[in-house]
Amino acid sequence: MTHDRPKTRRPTIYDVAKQAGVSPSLVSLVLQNPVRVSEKRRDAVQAAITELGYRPSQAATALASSRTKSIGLVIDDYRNLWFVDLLRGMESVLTEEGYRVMLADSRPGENRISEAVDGLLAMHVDGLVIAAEPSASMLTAAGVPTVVAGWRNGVPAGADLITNDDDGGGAMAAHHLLGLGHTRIGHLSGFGGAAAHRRAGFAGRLRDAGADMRVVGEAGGTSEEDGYASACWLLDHHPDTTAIFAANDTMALGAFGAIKARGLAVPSQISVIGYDNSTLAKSRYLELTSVDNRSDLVGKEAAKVLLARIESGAPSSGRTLIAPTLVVRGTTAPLPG
Amino acid sequence: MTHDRPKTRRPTIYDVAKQAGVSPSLVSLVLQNPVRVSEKRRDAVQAAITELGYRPSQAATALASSRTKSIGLVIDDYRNLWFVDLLRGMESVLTEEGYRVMLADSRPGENRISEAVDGLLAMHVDGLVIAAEPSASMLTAAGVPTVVAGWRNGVPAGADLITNDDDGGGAMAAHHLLGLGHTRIGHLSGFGGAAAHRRAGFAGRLRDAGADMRVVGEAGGTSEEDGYASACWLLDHHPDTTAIFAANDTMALGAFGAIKARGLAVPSQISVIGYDNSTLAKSRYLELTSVDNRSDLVGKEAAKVLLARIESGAPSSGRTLIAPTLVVRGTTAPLPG
DNA sequence: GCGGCATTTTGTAGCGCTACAATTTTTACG
DNA sequence: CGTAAAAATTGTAGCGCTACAAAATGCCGC
Repeated sequence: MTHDRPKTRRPTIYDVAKQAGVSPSLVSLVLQNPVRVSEKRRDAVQAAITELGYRPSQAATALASSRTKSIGLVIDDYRNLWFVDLLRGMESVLTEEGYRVMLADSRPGENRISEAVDGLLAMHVDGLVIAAEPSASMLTAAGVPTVVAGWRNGVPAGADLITNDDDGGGAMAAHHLLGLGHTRIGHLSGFGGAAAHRRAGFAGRLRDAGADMRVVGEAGGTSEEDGYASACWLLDHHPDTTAIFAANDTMALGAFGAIKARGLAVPSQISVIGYDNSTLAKSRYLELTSVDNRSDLVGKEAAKVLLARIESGAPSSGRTLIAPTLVVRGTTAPLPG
Repeated sequence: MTHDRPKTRRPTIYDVAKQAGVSPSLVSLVLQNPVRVSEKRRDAVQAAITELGYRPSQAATALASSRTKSIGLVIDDYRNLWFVDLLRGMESVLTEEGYRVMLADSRPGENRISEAVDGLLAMHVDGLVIAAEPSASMLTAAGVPTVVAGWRNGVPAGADLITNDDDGGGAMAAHHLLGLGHTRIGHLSGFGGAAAHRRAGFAGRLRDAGADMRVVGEAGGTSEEDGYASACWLLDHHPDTTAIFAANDTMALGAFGAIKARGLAVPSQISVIGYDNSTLAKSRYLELTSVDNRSDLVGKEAAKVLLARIESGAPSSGRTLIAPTLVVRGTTAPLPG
């Protein structure tokens, strides 16, 4: 109306200022800290913003303030659904403070973690949560506060560690099965830090109780297929097994396949317990007893630590373990006979 | 070495230029179009970049060039794994052209799509793929080229539509079951565009064949729980049903729960077919026959269309349907008796 | 060796925003 | 009503990069 600004250009802070009859600085101030502006001007600016459909340019803000109010989250694979709880936990803390989360996956198997981190750093994220196995090349945390979530190996120097207590979860599973009277117990494990801790916690408790434990697939993958293969081996070589602890729910699903193929009944003949308390475990069809690693709490804690380090330069807090909980459903039962 | 630059600051293009003995403009040129720079300078610049650990500032680049070489992808819920294939399909096309994908979910149930879009637009994405039910408020595509993927209702004006041929997929499922001799067939449906098209395609084919179709849950959700409830109703009110088509694999899992509870056997007494060909369908335990909607192809196509519109200002291409395929596994069998 | 042309390199002027000091307005109170 | 202090507002100078015109250099044949 005032003049012929090309229609395609998005409105800038100057357009808003002109419209509201104030200086650009004032508009900026309204955007950042409305309380410090008199009500009269604040309303005028807000009105101009809505009328023009103004949207601040993230790029310009980032450049000028060297803060983006965003946290980068690196996950290993979108298909590993545990990150969803982690993300929700983070967001529950971050949105209140006006932060947003930027997600990047590290292309499973391609070791592209550093690439994902690079991308996020290029976007000027204020902090980083790494929820994937840190690569050897990341010896030192990049220039921003960093938290490693859910993994314990290769934590870069200067990074905090907040992770599920996988030892404790393994011990819980063992405790549960022992309490039901099982003594010949199989464990479907896999390669990687989390699996190793679950295995260790599980084994420790069984050893203390003098139970007979058979571990399979310590060096293998953790997919449904791997669970199936490991369970087949287990059931064929130790047919007297009465309970199976799978390192995750997906592997437990694989175990069900092997059990079904052998005509065994769950839980009357064999008990199964998984890990992750995924939607799979919650389904009516499986009703899988599972350990819930409370990734939501890991996310919350990670966000809190990060915010503290970003906003007040708090020092690294070291390592924090989040206690898991056991969710008992229909796939575990007292020892038959 | 040359002077006392604070250690905390990340190196800029000026630092690189000084180090390499060239002008900042030349460094910028190397970054964008190395071919136009003489080999001598190019090598010098590259050396300086690696030595200083220089990483371009996305914010500054975006601001100065008003391009970010990034595409925003809005999904409805990270737990709906179909987006993973979509994403991979997009990336397979985009990475070659140097584009990256930024993901945002629209907080299921909260109708926060516009919020997600706002966030991405603030980041100056060059294009947008919306893989969620567009809200009514998004009548017109935002300032950037937009593609709606996988939904057919409420496509904003000016946006392209690239979607799975859900009608065709439904018809495929019907064709498969009819071919096996089934005539009393249940369908677990749900609210939403995709489910409606699967239902329509399925119903059309059954009607043509004169088969008896029972639809449940047209207005309900599409979770495992919903599938369970709908299947329960179906089996209790139409006990003569010999085949079930679920609108997605998760609902099929729910159906398994209901079938199991009633002591029926799959596939000898009742056939089940799902949709999505998810990891669930592929598992050994379920071996679920399922329609694969080829979301990877949708992603590829969406990326191509977007690139064409971004790079050469090509006009909107309208709508494109991607043909699904049927994957037959162990849960469908000829009509018993 | 030199004009004429193509190729390579560089200076200048922003992109849209914020930080911060400087300025103006308001408020408090003798 | 005056004046100091507090509160509100504004101007200036970048943030790190790119676009583009202008300048410098290289190359060619004669």
